[in-house]
Amino acid sequence: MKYNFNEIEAKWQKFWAEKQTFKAENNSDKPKYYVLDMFPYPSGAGLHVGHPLGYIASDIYARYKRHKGFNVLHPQGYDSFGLPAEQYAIQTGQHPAITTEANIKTYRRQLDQIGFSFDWSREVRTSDPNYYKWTQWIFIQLFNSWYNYDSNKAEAISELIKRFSSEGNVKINAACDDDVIEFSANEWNQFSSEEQQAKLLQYRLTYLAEAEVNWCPALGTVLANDEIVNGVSERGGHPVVRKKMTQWMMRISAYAERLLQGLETIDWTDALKESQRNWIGKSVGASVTFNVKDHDAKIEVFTTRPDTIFGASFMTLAPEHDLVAKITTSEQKEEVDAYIEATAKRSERERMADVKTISGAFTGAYAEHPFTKEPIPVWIGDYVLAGYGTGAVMSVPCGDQRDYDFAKHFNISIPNIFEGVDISEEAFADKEKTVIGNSDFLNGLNYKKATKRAIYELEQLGQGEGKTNYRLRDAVFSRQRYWGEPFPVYYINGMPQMIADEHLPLRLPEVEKYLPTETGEPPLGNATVWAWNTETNSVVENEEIDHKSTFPLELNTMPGWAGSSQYFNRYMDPMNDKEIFSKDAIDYWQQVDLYIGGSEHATGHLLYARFWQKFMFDMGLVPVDEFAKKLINQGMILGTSAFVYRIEGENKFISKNLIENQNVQEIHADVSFVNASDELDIEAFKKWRPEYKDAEFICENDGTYKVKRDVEKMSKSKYNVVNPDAICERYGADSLRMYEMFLGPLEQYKPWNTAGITGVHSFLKKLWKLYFDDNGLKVSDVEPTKDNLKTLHKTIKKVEEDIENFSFNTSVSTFMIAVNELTAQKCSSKDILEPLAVLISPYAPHIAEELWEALGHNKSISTVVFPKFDERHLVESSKNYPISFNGKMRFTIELPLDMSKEEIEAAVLNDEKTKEQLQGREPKKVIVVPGKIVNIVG
RNA sequence: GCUGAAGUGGUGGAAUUGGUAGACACGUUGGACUUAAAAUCCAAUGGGCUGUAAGGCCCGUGCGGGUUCAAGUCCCGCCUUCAGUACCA
Repeated sequence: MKYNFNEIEAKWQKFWAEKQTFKAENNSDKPKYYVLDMFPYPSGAGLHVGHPLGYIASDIYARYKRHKGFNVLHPQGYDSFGLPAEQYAIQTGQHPAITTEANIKTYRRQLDQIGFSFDWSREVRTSDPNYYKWTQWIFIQLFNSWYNYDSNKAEAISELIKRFSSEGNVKINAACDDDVIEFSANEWNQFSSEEQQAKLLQYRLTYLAEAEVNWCPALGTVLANDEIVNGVSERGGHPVVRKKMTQWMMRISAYAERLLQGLETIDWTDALKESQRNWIGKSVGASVTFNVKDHDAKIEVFTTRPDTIFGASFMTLAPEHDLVAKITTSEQKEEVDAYIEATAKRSERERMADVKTISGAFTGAYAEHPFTKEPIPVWIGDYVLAGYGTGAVMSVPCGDQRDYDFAKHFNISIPNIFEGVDISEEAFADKEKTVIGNSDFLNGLNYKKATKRAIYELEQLGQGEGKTNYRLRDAVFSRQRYWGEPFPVYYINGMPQMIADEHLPLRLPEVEKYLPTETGEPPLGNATVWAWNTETNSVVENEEIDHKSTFPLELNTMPGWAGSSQYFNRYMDPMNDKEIFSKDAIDYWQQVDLYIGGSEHATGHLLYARFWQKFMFDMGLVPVDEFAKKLINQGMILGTSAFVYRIEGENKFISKNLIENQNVQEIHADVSFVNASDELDIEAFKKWRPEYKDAEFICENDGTYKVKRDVEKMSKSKYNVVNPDAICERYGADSLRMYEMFLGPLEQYKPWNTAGITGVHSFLKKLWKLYFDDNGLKVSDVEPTKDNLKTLHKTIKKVEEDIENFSFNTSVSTFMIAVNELTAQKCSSKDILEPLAVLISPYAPHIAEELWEALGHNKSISTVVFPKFDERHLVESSKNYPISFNGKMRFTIELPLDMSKEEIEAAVLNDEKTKEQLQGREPKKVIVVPGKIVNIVG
């Protein structure tokens, strides 16, 4: 019997689908385990071999956990809102829902073909109104909440209103806008409804703000910081400019400290935690207020080094700082204005790229040192960023290299306030070695003590306090797009109102054009009617708008990360249309036990999702405040691109090794035209594009045209994409699965090389031959031999360890060794081959099912208990001890296992081989490392 | 610059966590089968030296030191690559 993988795989995929083999129940006597993949965006290009890597790993783990007796939740869905479908709609007029649906079909077919054990009955799609209803619902909950720093959690806005009307806002310790104005209870009660709403907006966890945002004119939308790479948009590479717009914001900064602390409690990689820490950017220090001489203005700065305050010899404000215009003297006005204009002209990108040029201008104003009362000149400089801290710094040139460079450049004095440190060449910034001098009451103190004392003294003066600053900014939540979740928001007199829960979802309207309107409004402005009737509680259906009860709806939509910030919980109870999920479901599944996905989401999705989870924890909706206990970042499978060389200006291509000093242009050739020896199929290449039809080829001496190979990201535009469909067709899904694991460690980036797949493919054929010969099944009831048992148990041990450690690559090797050994042992024992099929089933589930069925079982192998490792089968009666002389390995001798150290020593010295080596010399010392090695020192 | 990860044959990568480096696979070479190809099977395959042969010896895990009977693995100092991040006060 032949290993007919195409037939076998189709058969079992059908079986699993029909029998719903992998459907998870929300209650079970078994312990639960939740394995999650980052759900894909269904792009038009379909899957390439790089995409399923993480899914295969998680599938192996999920299947393994089922074998280990767990009730496993392993769902899959689609992050189906997104820009590409919308871009396509703009170009073709095709509704994004239609292209999305078609793409999902392709994805599903491709995923099914690989044999994943997903519970498809729980599928979610972010663009499905039954799903985004709950995304909108969470938005409303955020709107109805504020963050109380005293209780350190989100609380209902109704409580805040109560407190405002009884005590005003003075005592409220909340996460709120910077420009909140104090009011009393009396004042609050006298505010108009609109005024009250405006005040409340400054406290809500999602709020409207006039924010400076990253505007991408080409895409017609706002981008988040993590959607911009090197000053251009991540998608499409279009330029991005700063622009002020009214936007919905998420007050994620309220959770900065908890997001930071929470990292300690979760099993994520250090690299990923580190990048979240950097993103949150906590710095501990002090805020210090400097009075401006002969002026009533005060300059507030943030510093991490209050201990160096006596070293401050000037101050620097960001050119955009509000005080600049107020304090600049008339003599300096011209210079300052010129400088501000010059910096404003420079783009953000230029400013970042050009960090070496020192520039600035003196305002003519002087601040007063809080302790010495000495005048300190106030400068402006573009090395101070308006967006961080207060946009102003106290410059301590002896302790900060940037201040030092600035001072040197403008000839400002550099007082030394460190004991025993030379600052003639550069600033001294080593906190640990700091001893303060020339600093009045701080003299002789180290960094820690001086910092504490300085803050204390500043507090006494009322000119400062200890403060912690975070880099994490509130996230812009509005996108000027069509293909996203509509906000459940309408406006009365410019004030946002939430649509009541029971009227959700607010569905996306039909529009004629997917571009922004001519008046510059988002695409939803193109809907014939987009307004809310507060009497019927529905979207207005005809154009006759009654202005008493109909109100304009929000035109923006939500960003891509909205839908992905709650999907992992929704999988627990995806059909529920009464609640986001039932309490029973969330209490049972708790949180994701294992999450596998790419590291590119480190500061986007993975941070926002943690934020929403913490918020939902505060609301009492979820039992744990971290959504994923363990997270693994799978690496990327890269493509091996092929390049041909065209001679500049001619339609002639020259082979790789023949190029000498000619000017050539590298052109991507489709990798399917190139064989394993890097030779180009010239005819196929000529047919590829009309312009190559008559091209000439200058070949090597052997008549072949050689291409250059290079490893790059797999992408359609690089013509290096390998399609999993073709691999499954030719080698089968089990080969694909095993090969992807075999390529290397899961976390690593590695190039795809189709040639290597024959290794695992022939392994599967060998495995098959262990069970079948030309006459059919050859498995029998014979007693297994000692060797058979040893091979089996060695394999059980290794494979189990490998899966627990996520080193799937090495267990593929282990299987290969096992099959080779069993083949050599001519093993046909059922007692060996039955457990072997179970061992391999997480990796190659189709062939395992087929073998299992052939062995006479009528149930799926997927829930059969994982074979138990029995150490007795590995124990031997004797052991080879390596013997070394002076650390150099010489030979081994065989000794019984149960000898003591002394007995081993005696036995080694009596051994013939040892005597031969010693040649009559007396050994100085014999070292026995139990179970490992014997060393003789001569 | 900072943070994180990593440097092992022609290639992808193993190495029981300090114990005979290079498992397993690809590729290459030779052979068997075949009219031929594919498929399959067998053998060799880190470098160098030596022996008619079985074999023996030396060098080898980015570089330089160190600890140890013993180092790919631990310590110190460098170099290189990849990724993230950056005038963050």
